[in-house]
Amino acid sequence: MLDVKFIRENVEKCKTRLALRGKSYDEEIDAVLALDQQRRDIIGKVETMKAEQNKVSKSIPKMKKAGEDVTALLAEMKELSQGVKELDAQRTQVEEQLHDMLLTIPNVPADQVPEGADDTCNPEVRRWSEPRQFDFEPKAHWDIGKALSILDPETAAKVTGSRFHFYKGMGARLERAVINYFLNTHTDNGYTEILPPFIANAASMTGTGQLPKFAEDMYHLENTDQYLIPTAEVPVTNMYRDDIIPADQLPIRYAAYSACFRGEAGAAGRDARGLIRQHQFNKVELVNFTAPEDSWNQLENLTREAECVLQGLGLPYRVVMLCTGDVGFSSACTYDIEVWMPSYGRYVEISSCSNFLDYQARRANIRCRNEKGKPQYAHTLNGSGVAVGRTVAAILENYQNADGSVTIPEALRGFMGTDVIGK
RNA sequence: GGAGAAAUACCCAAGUGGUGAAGGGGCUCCCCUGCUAAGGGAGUAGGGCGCGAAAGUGUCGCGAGGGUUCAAAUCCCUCUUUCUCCGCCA
Repeated sequence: MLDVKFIRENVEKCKTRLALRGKSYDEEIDAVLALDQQRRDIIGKVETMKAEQNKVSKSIPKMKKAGEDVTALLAEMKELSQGVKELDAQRTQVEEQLHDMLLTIPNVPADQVPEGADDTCNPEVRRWSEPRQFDFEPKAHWDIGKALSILDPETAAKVTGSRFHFYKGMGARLERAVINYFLNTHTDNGYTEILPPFIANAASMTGTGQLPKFAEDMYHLENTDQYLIPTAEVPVTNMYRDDIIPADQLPIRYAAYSACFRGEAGAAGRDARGLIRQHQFNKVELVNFTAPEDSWNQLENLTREAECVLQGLGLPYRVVMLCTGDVGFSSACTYDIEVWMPSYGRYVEISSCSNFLDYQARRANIRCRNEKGKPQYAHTLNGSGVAVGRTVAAILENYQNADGSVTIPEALRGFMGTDVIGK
């Protein structure tokens, strides 16, 4: 969430930049300012009363010992105590309202984020390699998967429901090979591997921004305050919730494999076939914790490191910067990496690399220390490194052969034990 | 899942309603001792929030959240985590 002090000191900037997300937040900002003023007024009053209370409380045992009559004083104190209680209750209420209001306000897009209404306005930053020219009619990965008997959505529909897959034989192995290749590459680049829980509680979901606004996208476990994670970002970022990270540990760079679970509410009909949009998918996520002054630099590193695994697999991609209308709720700035998908005839998102600045850190209370040893909010970043199912789809499509077989990218052959998937 | 016990600072730990939350270890600094060991002395509760230009000052912090009381580490309730035992399980 945003810092109330920052909002107070940058009212106009907050309003104008937030409005570029496609919806005005003027009302929310004004409500925050009013609640903040109320809160500070109450605190001023109640703390003066508490100081009086403390002073008198200390003198009561002395007076008793001296044999003085304290009944009148006690009655007076009872009244004071009542007043304190009322103001404390008011304060709690105002602070809750303020907090809830702040949680509904998204991050302010960073200055370099271009204005734009939606994803058609995202400027391309760079491109790597060229889409392959096929001398035959290329098939979509769902057709390849079916022909090779390595992907089976029909059985998954019976066993579970729509938007699930069984992977079989070399298909399952390919998914596993990609996970291993990603993790090995990132750990070689200095990341620490994490295997997190795939379930997280409501406090964690709130810390990273999934709650309260996006509850309908998640799988809630009945009769608990726990949810299936939509990304490893949630458990990994929350590892440091309510912590102060020692300065010499920064930057912390974690690479975490997890299954991800998403309700995909509102996605009916989109990407209905294949591996692109599933309720459960695998992803390797990169999560960075940095000192505030280092986060922009780390965003560039993080993006390059995510790109690096696509280069290793020889998959053509491009990088775009999300415009103000498309950048995610908690993010100040996001690069999307899009891989070439022949069946779509265009680039398809396979990774999203974001700098949240202190937005998540404030929500989750993640701090570090500055040079003077004073605690301050850390900056958090994360990026897919990268989505595994979409990578498998891209490999099947980009590496398919005229005879229906699929060549295995060189980087995966050690994991696959073969250089081709055929019939 | 059931029963019991516990949670106080970097660590150990005292504290069953009342003026600044004991004590010890460790750590830092100083003294003494040609080095070392031993000894002596001093310091060692962080963090949030409010007011203030600042110095400062107030307030809240004894696992978390409520409650009782003029006053709570202490009494009551709920929750979390850890340990022991039992059950179940990979």
